[in-house]
Amino acid sequence: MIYSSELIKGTLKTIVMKLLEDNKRMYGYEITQRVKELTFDKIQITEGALYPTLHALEADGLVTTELEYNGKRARKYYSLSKEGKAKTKEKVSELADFMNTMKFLLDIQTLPA
Amino acid sequence: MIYSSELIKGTLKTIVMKLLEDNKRMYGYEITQRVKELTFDKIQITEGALYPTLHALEADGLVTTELEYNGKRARKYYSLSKEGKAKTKEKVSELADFMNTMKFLLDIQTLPA
DNA sequence: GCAAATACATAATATTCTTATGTATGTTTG
DNA sequence: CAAACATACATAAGAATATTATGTATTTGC
Repeated sequence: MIYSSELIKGTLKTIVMKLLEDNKRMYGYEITQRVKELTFDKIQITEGALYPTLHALEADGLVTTELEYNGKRARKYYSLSKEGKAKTKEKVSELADFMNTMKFLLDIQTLPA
Repeated sequence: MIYSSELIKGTLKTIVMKLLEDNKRMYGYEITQRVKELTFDKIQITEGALYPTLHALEADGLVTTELEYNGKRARKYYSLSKEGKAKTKEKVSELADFMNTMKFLLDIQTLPA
């Protein structure tokens, strides 16, 4: 089962930022694979969604980038800026709050923490 | 605090359907007020978002409508069709699953059920 | 050596929301 | 009693963000 794409909308940026918070630095393709792995294939981030998102984070000064070569193969590593770290905490906290509200609204049982 | 609008994206349809499941029939304006009330003003559905959503549900055969007059004031009541009821269960269940995945992915603590 | 995986990127399109606008009725309050 | 506010519907222009398709190039596995 893969979640219908509309559910991902609005959470992609937060997912990416949280991964960067946990892993210090990651490159794009790595992010898609990590999310796939961590969600048992239920969330599959497409490249057409990810790269524009990463570029937007960079344009907003929330991440910095370093281009590195592994042989001839280029990898663009992303790291949270100071501002990005603060923003990540905000975003994750807002999402947690939102999820509690949705639980209440939809009378949903989630797994215990 | 009002949630940044991007969070609502993708969940609006499910929220509306769940409310209709719980309340048998509701009209548009009532839905906006009920959501506002149930979420302590944190989620405010705009009319520009709600009405197109309701029309889409109707076009998909998931709801039926009845136009009623309260004096000269028209109200359009929405009810889930049989197909809509089944779809609502699917949607709510998928969202619950998604929220568990997000909890895990973001290492979020939600309130106990 | 060919297919699949890795790794980046962008463009056209679709979806779905915000913001703005429009119409009209009913209620409250100074 | 007029004005402001609330109720109630609706649509259109624009913004944001995803999908799908496409492109380029390198590396790995069989």
